[in-house]
Amino acid sequence: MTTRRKYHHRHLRDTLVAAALEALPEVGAEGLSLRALARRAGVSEAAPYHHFADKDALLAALAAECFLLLLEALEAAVREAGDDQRRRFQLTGIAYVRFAVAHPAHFRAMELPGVAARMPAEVKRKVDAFYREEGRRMRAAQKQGLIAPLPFDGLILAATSLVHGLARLIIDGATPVKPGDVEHAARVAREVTAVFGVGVLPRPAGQL
Amino acid sequence: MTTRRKYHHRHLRDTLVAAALEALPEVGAEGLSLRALARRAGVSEAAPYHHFADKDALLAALAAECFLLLLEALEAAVREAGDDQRRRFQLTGIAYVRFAVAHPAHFRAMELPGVAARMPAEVKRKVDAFYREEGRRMRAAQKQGLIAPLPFDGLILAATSLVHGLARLIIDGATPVKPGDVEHAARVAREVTAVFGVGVLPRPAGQL
DNA sequence: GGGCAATCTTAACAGTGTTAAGATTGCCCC
DNA sequence: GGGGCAATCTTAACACTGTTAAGATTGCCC
Repeated sequence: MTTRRKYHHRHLRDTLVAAALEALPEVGAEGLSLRALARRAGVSEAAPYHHFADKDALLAALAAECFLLLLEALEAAVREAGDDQRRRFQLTGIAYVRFAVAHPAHFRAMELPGVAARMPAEVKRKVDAFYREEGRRMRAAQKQGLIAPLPFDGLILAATSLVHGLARLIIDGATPVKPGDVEHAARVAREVTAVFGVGVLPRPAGQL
Repeated sequence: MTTRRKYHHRHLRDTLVAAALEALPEVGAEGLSLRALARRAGVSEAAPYHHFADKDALLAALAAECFLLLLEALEAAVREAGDDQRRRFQLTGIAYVRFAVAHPAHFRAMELPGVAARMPAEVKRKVDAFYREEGRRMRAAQKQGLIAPLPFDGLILAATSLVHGLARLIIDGATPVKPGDVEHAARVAREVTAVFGVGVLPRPAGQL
């Protein structure tokens, strides 16, 4: 039985988000229920409505938390990668896939309908800051000739699409990678990003 | 009021799937309800259970229909593209993105949890046949030197990931493309697939 | 035509999101 | 410190959902 201490919980909002984050891997993003979360938090089943307008608001808060976790994973990858911008770029992509395969429910929570739209300003700021900094580095590398002189936005969008799509395909089982096999997924991600590096059109022999 | 003719409907199964296909763009994949579909079909709210074990089974049948629609779009693209395998490859990718942006609810219905697993054998066969034929052509083109001599599976997986991820990102609004703007999406898809063609690593000047 | 099995309906249960009304409590201000 | 206000939480209810069991209706085959 969930212990119900005082009439006023005082930290219900955070507790609910924490409960959602905890229950997420167990029941999946679509299996979350406001009432169940309230029970888990030791509170009446209608209590959440004093902190969230509706279920989607709670899901948005949950998704924000997931975005932060993903961002941490990417930042860790970037730190480990060092200053070689090519390596940095590839390892970020691999880390993206790793996160998705290691935490598929978290990943799915971020693509629930209408969740990306109402991302909290603070989270959006952090995410944007990361993208801006990495974008800056990529542009510099491009100027140095380390990256092909392609339209920048298209280049970034292509890279983002690649790892996002790969993550989705692996999670959905449209790939030989078994669910949860992070290391295998990482190897596949390395190969796929390498293909993206050299391109599908043939290069003259012996060149890169 | 929905007209309820006879006690036995006789084509309920197909009617339900058709109703789902029809309601899909209006209410979205997550907004579908078995009871609402039964009402729409002019039948009692428990009738669907004599044709589908549970809601997921209906959703799987719906997803199968969506796979066929997507497949038709890809086949049309392939026919229009002709025999230039590079063009064929790129246009297939663009058609994939077009379909997703034009029918986002259909696209989402295909990635509902646990739906890809129970795809009907006949649909799976058709999809596999398409992939096999296109794979064969790609291998031949690669042997001719029209496609880079990369590990084949990685190459295909990368291309699939690219267009799937791009479609997802556009639908989710993570892109300048406005929802439903198919032509804009197609232009973006052309650019992104072009990036994939030449690769992110620089090539010597004047070469392709 | 009789009987059987498929098909559909009615009725009910448990669970959900959501809202309205009232109880409880922290907290600010006099 | 005490009074009152507003935030917080509870209880109760409504409408909806997926799902199941029991019975009614009908097509169909022998």
